[in-house]
Amino acid sequence: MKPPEGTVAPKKSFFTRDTMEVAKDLLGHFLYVEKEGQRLGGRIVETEAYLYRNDPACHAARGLTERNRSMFKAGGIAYIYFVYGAHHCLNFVAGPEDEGTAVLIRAIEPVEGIEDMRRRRPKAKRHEDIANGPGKLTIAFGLTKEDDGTDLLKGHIRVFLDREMIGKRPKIVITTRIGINHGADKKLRYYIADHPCVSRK
DNA sequence: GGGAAGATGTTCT
DNA sequence: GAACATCTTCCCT
Repeated sequence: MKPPEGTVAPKKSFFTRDTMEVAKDLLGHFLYVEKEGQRLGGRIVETEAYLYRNDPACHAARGLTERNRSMFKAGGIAYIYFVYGAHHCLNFVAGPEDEGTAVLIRAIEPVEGIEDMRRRRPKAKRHEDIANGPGKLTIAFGLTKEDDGTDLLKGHIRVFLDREMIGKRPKIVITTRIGINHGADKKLRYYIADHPCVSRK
């Protein structure tokens, strides 16, 4: 996939850094998915960090299992899992190999292939409701656990950096994570201040 | 506009 | 058998 105009592809070293830094640095940049010749794209506006140490909410906290296998690979691949019998969630694995740490992508502002996303998300009345939640965005982008383990530098799921945003982060709000019971006091959720596509204030 | 609860199936104890 | 990184609907204010 060629980077869209005005963007550049990050190197692998972008993902193998500290998870919290990756989670913050992703804000304002783009997620692209190419399937069946269709290209879908959106700006990442909300993320959460799941750490490899002292974080009971992280799927990797209890060791390697069949489901979380991808998390233990080196940063730069997708970890996609199924929850609540109904939804998939997209993560980017971060850090070096065997740490089991990742960034959950919680919300996106659609920018390309919007009609295609709307077809999959008929319930979304407003533009900002198309992908303003982790389950919603995987529906909009057509991602399932079949896509788990995809290489973010070579595969059909990509990250592209907005040239104008490199080195200057947007204004970021930091809060506790959403929808978890263990480790709920940790402030590891990040979103772009005042952005309409954020899942919750 | 917001809280409560049901749906759903996979994973792990 | 319980828990679960959620979404939607329904009912209340």
